[in-house]
Amino acid sequence: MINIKENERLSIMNHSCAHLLAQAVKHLYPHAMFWVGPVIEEGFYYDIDLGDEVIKEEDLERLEREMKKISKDGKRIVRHELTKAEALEMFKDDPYKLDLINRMDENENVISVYSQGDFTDLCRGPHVETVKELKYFKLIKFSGAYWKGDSKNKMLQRIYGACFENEEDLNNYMRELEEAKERDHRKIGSALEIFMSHDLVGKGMPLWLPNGAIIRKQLENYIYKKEQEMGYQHVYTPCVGTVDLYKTSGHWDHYKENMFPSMKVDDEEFVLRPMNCPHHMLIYGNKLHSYRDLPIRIGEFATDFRYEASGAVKGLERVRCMCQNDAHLFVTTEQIGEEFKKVVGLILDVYKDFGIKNYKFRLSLRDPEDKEKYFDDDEMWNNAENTLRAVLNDFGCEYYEAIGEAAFYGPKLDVEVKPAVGPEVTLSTCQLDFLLPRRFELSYIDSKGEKQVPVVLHRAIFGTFDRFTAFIIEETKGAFPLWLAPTQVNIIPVNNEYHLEYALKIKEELQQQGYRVNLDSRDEKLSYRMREAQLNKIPYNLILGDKERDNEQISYRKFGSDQTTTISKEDFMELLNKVLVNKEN
RNA sequence: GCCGGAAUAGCUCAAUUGGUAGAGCAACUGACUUGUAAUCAGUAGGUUGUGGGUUCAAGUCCUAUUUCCGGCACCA
Repeated sequence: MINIKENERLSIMNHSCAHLLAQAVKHLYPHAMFWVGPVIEEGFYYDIDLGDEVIKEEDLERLEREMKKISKDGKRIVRHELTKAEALEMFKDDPYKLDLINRMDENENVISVYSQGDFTDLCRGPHVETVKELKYFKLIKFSGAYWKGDSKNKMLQRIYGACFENEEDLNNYMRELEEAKERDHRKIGSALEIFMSHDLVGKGMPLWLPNGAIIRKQLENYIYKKEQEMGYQHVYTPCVGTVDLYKTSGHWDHYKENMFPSMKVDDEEFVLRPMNCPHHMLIYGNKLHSYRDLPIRIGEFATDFRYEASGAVKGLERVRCMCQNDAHLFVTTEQIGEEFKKVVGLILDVYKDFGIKNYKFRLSLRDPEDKEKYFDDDEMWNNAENTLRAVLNDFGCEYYEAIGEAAFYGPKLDVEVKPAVGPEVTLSTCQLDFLLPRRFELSYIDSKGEKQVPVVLHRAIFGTFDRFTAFIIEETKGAFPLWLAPTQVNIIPVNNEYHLEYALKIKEELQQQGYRVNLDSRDEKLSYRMREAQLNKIPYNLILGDKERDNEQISYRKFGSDQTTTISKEDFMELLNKVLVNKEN
């Protein structure tokens, strides 16, 4: 999908289109006041204060018609430059523009406004020459949006749109939006019976159906093996803990709003755990450790509960009950770099196996000015942040730094991906933690026989199995590679009377090899059964008739191909095994 | 949580200004015995998300609530 913001010409057009929208809004809502109208990857938006009025679906069409009218009229877009004082005077009745002007850098001695016909807006520009150039645009959606992105502020009306150079580009863009909806894991997840939800269970609590459970089990087996090879020790711990446990960890103070309310049982108070760190800290503290033991890596596929905001919940991507691919790595300060490197290496390795290419590394650092949010130890922060940078540079990973996005206990690396619909989400994460080991009074004995506090790396490669599955569904559009596919092989005997016996034999042999096989011996036409298998995106379909039975052969059709290949049974088994171990489709 | 929208058969959707809830697919039964994306016929399937209200009459109007959808805010 095209990134409008990164295209200079389209950026200018889309920003000008935002002004065109604002002008149309002003015509239809004379009392409207405007905040900002930036260009984004998907086009543009404008945040507007309409007083008590709200935008409705039909208003988009009215606005679009008005925009077309203004465009046709073809006024020039003219730039004027003002001093700050002049600008303050010009917009003296507009609190939003005054806010913008007052926040402008004192050194910025020229303030520009752009006029087109009866409409003038504060703006840096640049813009297109005349509104006539804006012909191929579409208003796409609308919503409320907090002023300055702060939920304590008033909610403004936001209108999204996109503008292109010609009709074809616009149509392509609209088609891509439709196609993205088809890729949505919620749609595919339901169609392929991967997961469901039910009002009686509750929101954000998906139920994994048999097909989904197979995929998840494959993911578990896969990452378990990787982690074991890297020296992880896996544990099982309860989904509940006492409130005191979370008071000890500090989560009760910092994370309570995101937890389900506590429950009293006898004289104790319990919570559903939102994360597993406290439990793993206790496991580490269960015995005395030597520096020779470190790093100690404790892993768990752990179910957690978070009271996510009701508006945030989404399919398998954002849930209230999730299973983390979690691990806590206990290291010495000197080992941070080495261990972090292993985590990044694992992430890269896993993404390669899944063919994931579109992702971004985000290095979240502290804001050194913010002494309140971040615990105060400049040296530790600086060392840690430089270590993380160095590792990423060693790998040659591209990454961007997000100042002030670190957790209060340490810097972190996140891997972000873009779902079919909606904003980017974090998949993998690796977070440094200097604080938690202290709170649990954890230690190891160093070479001089003295007690030292270990550093903890929290890391989750898949993030959660839930979100990772959602992402894989969208990446593959439900056509999973063989090793993940819920049903790997579908067998269609041409005729039940003559070919069922052979089909059963093949089914049994495949099952003995460990394959997940479906035999479709329904009394339906072959084409009917083939159609259904294609809709279910089953990787391999076997057609077994006279020819195959008489020669101990297999005719197979691979998903995504309309070719049928006939080979010996043994060759097919070999082929299948090769595809499986190479994690191919 | 906030702003908007939606909820009708397992699924996708119909139902004039309030006036007897329908269709296709799926399911089931039977016939057909099938060579690569839909064989034919029949049967069954619903207190229109839930609770109140208005009305002679509510899928349709009002109200509360739940869930879902698009964003915002928050986040794995």
